[in-house]
Amino acid sequence: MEKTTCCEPVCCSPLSPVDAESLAIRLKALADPTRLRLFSIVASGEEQCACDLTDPLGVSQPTVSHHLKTLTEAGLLRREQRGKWAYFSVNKDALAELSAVLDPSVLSGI
Amino acid sequence: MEKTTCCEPVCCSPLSPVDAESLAIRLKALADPTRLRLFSIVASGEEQCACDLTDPLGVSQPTVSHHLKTLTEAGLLRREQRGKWAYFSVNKDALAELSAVLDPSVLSGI
DNA sequence: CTTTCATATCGATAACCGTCGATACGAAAG
DNA sequence: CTTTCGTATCGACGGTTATCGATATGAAAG
Repeated sequence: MEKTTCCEPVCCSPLSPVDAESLAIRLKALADPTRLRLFSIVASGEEQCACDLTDPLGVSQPTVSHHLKTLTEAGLLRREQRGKWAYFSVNKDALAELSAVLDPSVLSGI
Repeated sequence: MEKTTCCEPVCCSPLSPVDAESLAIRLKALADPTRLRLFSIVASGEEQCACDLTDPLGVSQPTVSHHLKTLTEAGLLRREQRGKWAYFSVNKDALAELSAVLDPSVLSGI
């Protein structure tokens, strides 16, 4: 049976080195100002073409492509190719999982 | 009136460069395997003495001290000195804020 | 005062990362 | 086939960072 989350909430018990490594990869993917803006732009719409993401960010096309790859490999974005265009959308499950892992409401006294 | 969160959820609207920068600082503080394990150890107890954190992590004392400083400066940990010992505890509000910013449940269709 | 011990800081090193221009790839259009 | 255009990859450069040993700081103990 599949696990529905990557690991226990960070508040419950010490993370194993393996869980910490995989969680860090996903957090690292978001822990950059340019990638955060890129991600939030994609998340704000239904689906975004890569061609529309260079201008609002003010970085070069290779840089956008690089960041999109990082976010996609971390599982936070989904990529779909249509013709010569690449469309990206948010993987809500992965984001919800990340949010849940950080949720401190499981701690006593909150 | 004070804002209760640093910024809008990443799913709602494009982050401003300033908001992205400040959010990235806090995410970056957690986006390291060693710091994640360190943080989860502190979060698992009521309060942790720095002297008890070196052994379970398997890194040197200066490295632990460095990571504790990073997490504290990001607002995720609180530090209290008692005698020659330093005690650390989780700032639940900061963690809850981080969790809320990533929460995708505001998106339609979830 | 001197010693001991917990913690922080310093300086160095190696690895990692964000960014770019140049270029390759691949699909549609002419 | 050739051109055009969107995207990905490459190679390089500069800045950041995780880690360590050595050392400084500062507080309690002797």
